[in-house]
Amino acid sequence: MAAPTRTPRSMWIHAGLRALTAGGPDAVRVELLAKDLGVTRGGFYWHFSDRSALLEEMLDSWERATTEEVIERLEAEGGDPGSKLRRLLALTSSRVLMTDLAVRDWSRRDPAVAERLRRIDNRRMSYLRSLFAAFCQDADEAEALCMLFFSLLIGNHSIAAEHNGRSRADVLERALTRLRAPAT
Amino acid sequence: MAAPTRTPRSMWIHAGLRALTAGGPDAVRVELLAKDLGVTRGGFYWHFSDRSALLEEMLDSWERATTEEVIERLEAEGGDPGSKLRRLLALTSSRVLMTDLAVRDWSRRDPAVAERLRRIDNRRMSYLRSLFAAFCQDADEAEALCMLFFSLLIGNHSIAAEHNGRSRADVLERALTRLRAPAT
Amino acid sequence: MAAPTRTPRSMWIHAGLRALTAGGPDAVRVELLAKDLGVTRGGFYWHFSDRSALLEEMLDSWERATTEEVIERLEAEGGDPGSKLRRLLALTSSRVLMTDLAVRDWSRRDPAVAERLRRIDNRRMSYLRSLFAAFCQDADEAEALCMLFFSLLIGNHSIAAEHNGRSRADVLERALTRLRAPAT
Amino acid sequence: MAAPTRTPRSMWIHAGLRALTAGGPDAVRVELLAKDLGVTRGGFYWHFSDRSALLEEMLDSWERATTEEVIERLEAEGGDPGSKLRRLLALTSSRVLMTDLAVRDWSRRDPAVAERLRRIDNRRMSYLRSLFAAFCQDADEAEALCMLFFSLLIGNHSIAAEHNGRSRADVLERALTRLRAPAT
DNA sequence: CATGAATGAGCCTTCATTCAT
DNA sequence: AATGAATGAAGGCTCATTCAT
Repeated sequence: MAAPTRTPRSMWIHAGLRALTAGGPDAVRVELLAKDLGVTRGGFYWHFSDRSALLEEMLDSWERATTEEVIERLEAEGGDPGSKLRRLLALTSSRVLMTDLAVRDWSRRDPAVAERLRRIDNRRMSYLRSLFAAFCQDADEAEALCMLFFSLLIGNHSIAAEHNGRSRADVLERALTRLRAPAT
Repeated sequence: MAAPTRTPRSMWIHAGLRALTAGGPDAVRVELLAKDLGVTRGGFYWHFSDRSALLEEMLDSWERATTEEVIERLEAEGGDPGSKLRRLLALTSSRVLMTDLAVRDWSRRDPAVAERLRRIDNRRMSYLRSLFAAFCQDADEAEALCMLFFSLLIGNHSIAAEHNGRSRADVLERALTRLRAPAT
Repeated sequence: MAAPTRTPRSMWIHAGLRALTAGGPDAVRVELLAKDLGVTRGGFYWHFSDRSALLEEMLDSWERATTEEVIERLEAEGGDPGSKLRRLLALTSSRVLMTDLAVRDWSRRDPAVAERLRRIDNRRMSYLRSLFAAFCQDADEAEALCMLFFSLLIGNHSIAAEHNGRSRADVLERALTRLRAPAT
Repeated sequence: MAAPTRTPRSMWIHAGLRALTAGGPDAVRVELLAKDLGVTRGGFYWHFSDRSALLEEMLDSWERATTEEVIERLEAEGGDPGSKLRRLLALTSSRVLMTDLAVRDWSRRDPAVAERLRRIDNRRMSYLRSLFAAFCQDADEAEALCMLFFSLLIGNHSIAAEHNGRSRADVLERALTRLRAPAT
């Protein structure tokens, strides 16, 4: 019977994602993660062949968590497409989306990451299409709405502007309503 | 007679912004900039006390270029608010917006940068408000439209999804039309 | 390879000698040996207190194998001194001599190894004297011949030069003949 | 006017060759050389792109020193072929030959080094041929003598045996005489 | 202004060793 | 006997920074 893993792979991966979210890929440093986990950096190499192997697994882990899991959770809670969209927008506040933005930025500098992101964004866009189909028969119009909604998801955490006394939540709510309204 | 500056401040700043755009703040390395400019590091320290001073001036430079200059250019070319919005969206393809995204990402990790971004995003949002006033009397609704438009600007360069055979430009055009249409 | 014992100890030692032959003492790494043997490092420390203990035993093992065993084998096959010398020269092609060269090199850096080598070289030289006695009455002359022959053994595997179209084997044969010829 | 190089390339190269001679290629460590030279290891990278670049230049330097220079020195001092051979044998005591042996050992583990050694050994063997031509008309016999002499050069520093009370120098002298004697 | 040279901190990786199981 | 896991000491390399010229 082997000794129980004191610091299993998953802990390194989660610490890595935390660091990625906080400081981008360059901040994912074996040394810092080790300090964060309260172990020595040498132990890292028992679990991973090298830093890039961790990065790879971080992306795998994030890819799983960010698509299937989000969609499943949303679908499990049920409701009409409108409330699903609203809940999706609210989910933005979770750590998951901050990681999402970090990966998105990373993808601008690393073709392999860009390829993963393309795959995942396509899956998400496809899910959005299925939701917007409820409000919009015209496929071209629906595509525009998906793009607007997806952009709003990202913009919400990227735009630092205030809204002349309005709360961000109110503005978002109004924007969402606008997207769900039938075109003139 | 003073010898003409072989590598003036501005060249370092521009090289720095180029590096920032391409690889984020961590990629702004004195050594690489020097190599990029074909000089040695030494000169850098004549202009700047240290790396963080460059970073600061890069932000100053970007702040000037990204608000006043963009708005002035847009206004100089004239046209109605609708065509201005369309031209603004098209401007997205320029290097300026890639830098914008890089700064936006940076702001997530650095409070000082976040503060600058807030200032600038507020100025932009204010400009957008002035444009959307033409389509929309309701201030709350206009704010939502501004947020949607601003998000679209960012989403366009952040979202990797394809559009089921449609071009991104077509989807953007349709989205813009939707935003300019009167609410039902 | 004579394997009187199949104990794991000897397997570590042989793997160590293989590594020594291939890459010198620095290449004798517990980790690599374990990988080579398909086991984990842990077992190593059951057999040996540490790396230097293995190095020590490797030398013991090599010392046994390289003197007694070589001489016994040569004597067992019989023949006159001349053919023994020729067979000794041919034996050069075996792994044994490559290990010999590795130890010889090692001895230049480690006084303890140098001391072992001195002991062994003396035993070999003594054996050579007994063979050359057949061709040469003069003890001084015989000593020179022994030195020349021993050097040839080493030079054969150390000298990288070609021979103007002649084969190395032919050159060695001629050299050996020269050594066996009576002095003028 | 630039600052004078405090630790020029050549100092690193010589320190490297010293380390190589003393401990083989693995002992050529940037850190140790820096300590040896009384500077910090960072400075090394001003002169060399990396450790392997140093290794390469060490070999270049050694290659120059060990062939042309040795031969030129020998020829400059003049004398008949016999005395040149004797001086060559004596030259063995210099640091140069210890480095030579280290490179020879290294060449067994590194094909690129092996290729260099082949080139150099061929040049040396060719020089030896020109000397032995004085004692020996028969080219085949001369080749054997060259091989014996070259081996003696190496064996002298590789063989640890004693000579039953005789000095190594006496044995070498006798061996050399034997090689210069006409064949029976 | 700018170069050549060097310092030192920080990070990645390897490896001997230890320890609990 | 041996494994899984971890420690800690090297050592390689990069890079911000400094300094003399």
